[in-house]
Amino acid sequence: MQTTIHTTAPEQQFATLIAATDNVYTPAELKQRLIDSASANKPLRVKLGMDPTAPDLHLGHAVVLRKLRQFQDFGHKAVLIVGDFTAMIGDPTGKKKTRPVLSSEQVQQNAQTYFEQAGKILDTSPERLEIRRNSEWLAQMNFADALKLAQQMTVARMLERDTFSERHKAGEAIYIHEFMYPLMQGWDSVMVHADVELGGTDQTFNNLVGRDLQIAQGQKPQIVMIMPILTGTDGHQKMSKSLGNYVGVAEAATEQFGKTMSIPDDLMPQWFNLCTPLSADRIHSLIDPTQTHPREAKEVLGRLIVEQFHSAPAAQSAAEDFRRRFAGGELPSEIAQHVISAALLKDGRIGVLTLIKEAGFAPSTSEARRLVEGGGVIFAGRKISNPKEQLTLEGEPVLQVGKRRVCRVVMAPA
RNA sequence: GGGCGUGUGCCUGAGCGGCCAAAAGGGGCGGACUGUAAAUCCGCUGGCUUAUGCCUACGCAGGUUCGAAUCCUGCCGCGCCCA
Repeated sequence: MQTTIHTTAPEQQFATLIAATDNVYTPAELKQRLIDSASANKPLRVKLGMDPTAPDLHLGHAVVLRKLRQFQDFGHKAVLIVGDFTAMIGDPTGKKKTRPVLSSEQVQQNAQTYFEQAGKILDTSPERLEIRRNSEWLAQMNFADALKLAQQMTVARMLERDTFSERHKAGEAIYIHEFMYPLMQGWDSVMVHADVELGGTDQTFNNLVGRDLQIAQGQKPQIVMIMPILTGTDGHQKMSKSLGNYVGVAEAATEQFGKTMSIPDDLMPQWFNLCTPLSADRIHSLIDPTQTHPREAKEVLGRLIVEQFHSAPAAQSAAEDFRRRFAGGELPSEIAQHVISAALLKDGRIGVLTLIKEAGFAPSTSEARRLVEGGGVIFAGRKISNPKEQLTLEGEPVLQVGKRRVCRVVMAPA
């Protein structure tokens, strides 16, 4: 069904779409393209590439996906590119290690996970979402085709790119095939006839190459919209899975809320801007400490985030749970159970260290020992400070390790 | 292809042939204080059911030594210079 209705005026679309972007090449083109789209009643094709090596999405990915969703809501079409072919090379951006080649099944599986999670944000109806794999066209190309593509680019131009120039200056190795990456990604834009491409700041160069290639092919150059990089929960580095400073879109509500509450206050303006739909005015009053206590503001932030991936009631109860737990010092309302096999007991008792390790709260006995010695372990309401202590498991006692790790210990009948 | 240099724990970065599980900083974890914020302070930061014990670790493989992260040889990776 091709009934795409632009009920929103192009000017209004433009105002919404341009908000919270880092850069747009160029705003004037975007505006014109929106006008043209409306008058021709032809939705724009908005491209976003996905890397099938990292399927777990977090708030950082959500920033770009939310922008894509805005386009969809105005009637435009999202075109997701699964970079199954490019994944074999790996984006040179900041990566040191070469990536392992993924099997086709692996790509399929990762893409599946990605779509499940992205579906929390995107409109997944077929008329609003198109999914393509870039092996579809890239795998067909022969060496001559590749050379032809390479002729579109100069070394000087390539070295303009930050990551390349930095590495070049620093005397690090740059492999020739890495130069092909932006070209391949740009070629994707040609093949799907993208009107707009979205990306994070690290994608600026790649996406701009797409423009050049499209021009060379006689297409209208895509508008490149660059979204800011979201800072992670540590408040310093960009959010990423490998740095462990992320809030995952598939995580439990209480986790998402708790992690949000732990971010530095300074980070709130950015998160409000990039992760919530609030207006600039509203945000302003929330982050002004004379108007709103920072903790209150952060709670609003946390709830707005949780709502997007779960529900308003879930957000509500996550917030309440959090208050009870950390302001009130109570145990969480729901405690995961951990079943201990009776075989681990000796004379009806089990060593603290073993228990901590069994519960998955420490990767090794030594680590468990450190936690006990550091005073971070509470069992059945009593602090355990002797690593040799033997515990009995009567009445399903609660084990707490640090502030966040809690479980109820249940004994399985032998 | 040749010459020189370099390779240490999560990261940066010290390291005299024994006192090195390896300085220091960062990060991380735990504790105090709090708002699971910031700042500050304290402790921990390879593994092993704590053991003046054992095992694994200083790119890889050998060698010299009573003893090597430290010396030698070869290999591998990276860099620079020359061709």
